[in-house]
Amino acid sequence: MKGSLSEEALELVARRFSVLGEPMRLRLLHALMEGERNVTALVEATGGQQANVSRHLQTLAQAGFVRRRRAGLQAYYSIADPDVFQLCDIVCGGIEKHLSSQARAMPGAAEKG
Amino acid sequence: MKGSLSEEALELVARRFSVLGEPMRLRLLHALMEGERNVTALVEATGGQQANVSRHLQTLAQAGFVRRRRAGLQAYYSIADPDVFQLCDIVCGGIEKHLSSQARAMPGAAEKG
DNA sequence: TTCATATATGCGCAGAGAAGCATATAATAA
DNA sequence: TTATTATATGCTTCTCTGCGCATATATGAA
Repeated sequence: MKGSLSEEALELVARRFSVLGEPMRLRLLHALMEGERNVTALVEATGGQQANVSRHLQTLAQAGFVRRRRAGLQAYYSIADPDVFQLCDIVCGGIEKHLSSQARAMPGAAEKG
Repeated sequence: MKGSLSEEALELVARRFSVLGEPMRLRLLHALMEGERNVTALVEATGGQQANVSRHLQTLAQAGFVRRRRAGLQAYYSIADPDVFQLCDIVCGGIEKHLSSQARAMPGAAEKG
């Protein structure tokens, strides 16, 4: 973590963060917290379109966050890297801190759009 | 962490991740690991353009990752949320795991573009 | 083989955001 | 006041990526 950070490593890290930077993908990971699910189940759980869900799942799989298992007609996805939960916990905690400090900075503006 | 995740919360989390999903911003955070720096120093440390660096710093500040302090003509930035180090550590660890599993999956293809 | 179902992918459009350039603002000095 | 330095911001261009639609692929049944 210290010293020089190669450009390549930097882009890998950035890529990994930006994969997590999409609401639909977070929704998919959230749905997968309860366990392995096939695409149809994830479509229902997230309310997304099948094509979209499929593509996001591939993005997550390429980043190594989820894994894929074929079983007959279905493709079952599951969390491959439990670190995502830890990452989300940290970010959620940070949001709470951030929001509360913003609320302190501008009291009464909590219901702003 | 379980149950319903509001759309709003989801977008906040996603936004936070995607702020970290830019190489230049990671470079800035890395430069700030050693301590508070002004914009000029960060421009030199990252090799970016002044306007660009300034904008990225604002993005980081809006997300609450860094804080800004005016001192005369200079603006000094510093890490406001130490969690970013933890986040980067986790992601870096995940990359190592991911890369080594990829290396196992396709041996001899490490030098691919 | 043909048909049905589950999943993946090609394509086009539209929005987001990053970089570069010029310029505006902020703060200090003379 | 003007000049100078440090930082921020318009504005344009360009690339990336998400979505929607249609279609292709894969697996299994008949």
